[in-house]
Amino acid sequence: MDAKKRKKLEAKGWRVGSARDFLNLSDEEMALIELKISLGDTLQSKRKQKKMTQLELAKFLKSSQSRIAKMEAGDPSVSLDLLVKSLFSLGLSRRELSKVIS
Amino acid sequence: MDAKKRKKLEAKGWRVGSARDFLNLSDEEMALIELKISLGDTLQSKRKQKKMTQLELAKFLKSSQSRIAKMEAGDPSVSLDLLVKSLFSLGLSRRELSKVIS
DNA sequence: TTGTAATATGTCATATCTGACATACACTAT
DNA sequence: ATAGTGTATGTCAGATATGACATATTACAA
Repeated sequence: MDAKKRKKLEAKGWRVGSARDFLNLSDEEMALIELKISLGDTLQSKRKQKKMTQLELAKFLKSSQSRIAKMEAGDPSVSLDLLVKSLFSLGLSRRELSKVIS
Repeated sequence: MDAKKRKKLEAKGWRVGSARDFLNLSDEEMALIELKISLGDTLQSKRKQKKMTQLELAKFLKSSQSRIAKMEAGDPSVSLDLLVKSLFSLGLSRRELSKVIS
């Protein structure tokens, strides 16, 4: 996780669950957020590997450029479902997904 | 995946995405569904391992018995987010999650 | 500089998921 | 049988995620 991502994490959005205070997240909330960030990073590298722009990927996935950007940035508004479905659509196998997670 | 789960899959709900026809699912839709079923199975075995009822688990997770049942059954209305968050709350590590997925 | 392509950010109506509830079903034990 | 306990299923109002759009920011040419 690079500095930019970390900053986003700290900055806004992710004040989830019952703990209202700044960065006062439970372990499982933290784990879920970090998981999403990993998947977002993977999505980005897969996209670049295929030399696609966010707009092109958006059309391919029948989504929108802004949502791709949010996925890659680890935005709190994106679901695991969308991330995983997108990775599968890009051809990631279940085993590869598992490697990303571990 | 046992027969009951498979039946549920075929029976109702999962007619997702652009393909309207019965069981006419794309590869990535299929992969996502099977992933959710695996996670649901894992949730159930973890719960039983802890000798909890669905109601007890529901209270622990601040959810409801019916939603636990749906998670374990692979109901199309449950998100990956909820499944993964629940598994993390039950103490599953990221590495263990990765093993379940692979 | 100016232009322009790529990416980031904010907002919103609609779609989907959520906990809660009611109720049905399955299985024991009495 | 019937009472009790656990699980499944259906529904719904409220909560959250979605694609779409507008606009901002960045990066890099000409």
